[in-house]
Amino acid sequence: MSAASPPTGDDLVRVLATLANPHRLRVVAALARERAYVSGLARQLGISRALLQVHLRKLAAAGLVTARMELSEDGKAMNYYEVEPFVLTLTPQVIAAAIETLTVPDSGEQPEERS
Amino acid sequence: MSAASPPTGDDLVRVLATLANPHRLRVVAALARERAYVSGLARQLGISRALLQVHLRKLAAAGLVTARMELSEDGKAMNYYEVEPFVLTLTPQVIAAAIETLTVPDSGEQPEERS
DNA sequence: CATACCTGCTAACTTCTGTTGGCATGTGCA
DNA sequence: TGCACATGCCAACAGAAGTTAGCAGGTATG
Repeated sequence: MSAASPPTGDDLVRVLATLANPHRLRVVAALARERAYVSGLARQLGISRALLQVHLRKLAAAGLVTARMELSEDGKAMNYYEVEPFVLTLTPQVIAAAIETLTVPDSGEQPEERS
Repeated sequence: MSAASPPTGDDLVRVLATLANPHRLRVVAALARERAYVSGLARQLGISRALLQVHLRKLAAAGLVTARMELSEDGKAMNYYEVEPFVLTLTPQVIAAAIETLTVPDSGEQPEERS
């Protein structure tokens, strides 16, 4: 499900917050080249599994990557991750449009009330 | 200075981190419609000046908005902000490309060393 | 049976970020 | 002179995010 058209404001924030992290960007980049399982990916990126797992979890929560459990030839459980081919275009206008679907208690931002 | 082509990885992270915030998105949205000065914008958004100033500072640091000091008719110093017409397209490939210009001490991510 | 590989979870610490409130400064007008 | 509105900065607290270390479970091989 590519996000060619930016979804709700909340989703936008979530996706941006998710991508705004060096480790997660590296993960996305790595998975963009080739899918991988957590332990292997952790080794490849030089970070701990626990840490990677947290990041993968966030990426998955934002819908940027997906996980698939598989059994290797020797019977080991491998959790393979792969990127979701998303496309997100950011411009002031796009943001302005997304704003209207932002869930935040605000006092003084009513669309029809102007100064 | 529109960022049609994603700059360094560090810049990417900075921009994403900056935009990953409801308040800042609102600010960008507001400025996209019309430029504004801090006090007025704070009133319009329903947040404190101090808070808005912090966010504006971050947005400016990321190059997403610019400030221009002006004098109103009655001699008051008004600091007007306006959006920078940026265009940022995010895809796994774009990210993969940006990764290579990421400043992070990593052990095991040398471009030429593979598994 | 020990070792090596895979998976997952949680508690706890540390660091960063957001947010508030107060203070200082300046101008114009009643 | 006192009020209103503009600017800015800084200290301090609260909460979220990143990170580590340890535990527990699984299968295959020497």
